[in-house]
Amino acid sequence: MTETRGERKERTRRAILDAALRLCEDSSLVALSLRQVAKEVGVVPTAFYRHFDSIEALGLELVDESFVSLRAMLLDVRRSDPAFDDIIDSSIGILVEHVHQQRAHFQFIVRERAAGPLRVREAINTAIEQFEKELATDLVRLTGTTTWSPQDLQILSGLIVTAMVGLAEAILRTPDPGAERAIVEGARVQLRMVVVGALNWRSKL
Amino acid sequence: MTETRGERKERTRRAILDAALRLCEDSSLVALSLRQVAKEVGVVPTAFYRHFDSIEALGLELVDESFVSLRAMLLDVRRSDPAFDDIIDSSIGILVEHVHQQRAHFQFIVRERAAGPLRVREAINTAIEQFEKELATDLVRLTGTTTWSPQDLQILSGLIVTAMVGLAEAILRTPDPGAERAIVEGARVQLRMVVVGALNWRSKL
DNA sequence: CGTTTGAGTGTACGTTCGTACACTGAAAAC
DNA sequence: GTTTTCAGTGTACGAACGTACACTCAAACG
Repeated sequence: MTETRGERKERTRRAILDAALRLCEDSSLVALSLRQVAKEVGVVPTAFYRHFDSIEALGLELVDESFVSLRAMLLDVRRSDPAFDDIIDSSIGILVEHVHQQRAHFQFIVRERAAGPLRVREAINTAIEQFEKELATDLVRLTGTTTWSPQDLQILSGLIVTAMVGLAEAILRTPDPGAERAIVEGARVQLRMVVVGALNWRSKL
Repeated sequence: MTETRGERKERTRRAILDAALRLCEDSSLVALSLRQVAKEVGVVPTAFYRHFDSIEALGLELVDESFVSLRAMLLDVRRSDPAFDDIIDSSIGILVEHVHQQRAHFQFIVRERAAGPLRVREAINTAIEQFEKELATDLVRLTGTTTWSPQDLQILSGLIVTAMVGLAEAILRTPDPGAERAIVEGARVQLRMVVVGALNWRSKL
């Protein structure tokens, strides 16, 4: 049992982050108290300050952490890169899988994006915008289209991200696996509709 | 100064609803205390119970109220019903106008849908589903399409609603009018892309 | 006109909150 | 081996919380 000082601190820090993520699962960061977190971790309230200045600061950390998950997902999507016409199915499959595996993180992002402390909301929306931009470049790489204006690509990317965030939200609020399957199937169709629209689109240049 | 007993009660009730809507504008229902509301109204805390059993019950009332606004918007959209090809522009224009006029209501719905008390979240999502169904019947009336399966219509409707909710969210978080104009323009393009996709869609029957 | 009703008051309670302050004790630094 | 550092402790505080209970007093009622 040799544990360095830094290791022990890191362990407590992790415990605080995990406890916070768990505790705000059925409310929100703005309704989460420092004392609840401390009690859940099994530590005295004032010890919280050794790790974070405030609940909001803790929230920003959770945002970063959550988007590391998301970035891992995007890597999975890019890595798959299979035949052209079932890229929709595989991408949605990967998203669904990640939502289940990182359920707490996704729920956190979706909830705090709308209801969190100002800084947290801003951080989340900035990250999502970044996502949209990355997807836009992926789209041009994927389709090699030259008839699309950069603006339209960005707009299409936004539409897709919105639909996928909507899918994640729907999954998170649907406990029944059967109903979830229907929702996922619907999202697949939605994406195909969007793709049909995109294929028949001509940007005004 | 003749004010019946019921009128006075209704006035206080309204004051409570308005105060709650105002107070949770930068947090959430789950972080709103009965005492804050009472203080804002200028009434003693226990008086709250004369009107609502709990903050959650008050929230359900606010949901109903907000969706009355939304329904009025849908009526506006249906009433316009102009030439076929700028129905997108007019609908989005109406949405944008309503978001500004009923800013607090829209903000409330968007926030509490993700972060409110369970019952409130359920009420909001049920209402939005209802919305999707109504839009689906409007779509069939509008296009007279017979080559679409009911499921695909519902799915398309869901996509449009998701995009419009996304637009409302984006407007609500964008203070700068110039940036807002760009966002609205993007939403118009998104909707047109979706329509292009829909026009080229054939349901599998 | 006397009685009832009920919106709003006022006090009082136990709990939880954030945070200030002085502390301990083992790992880290010297 | 002595000193320093610092994650975590323990106590203590004023403020805010939900809610119980007894109340007032004007409108509504019979």
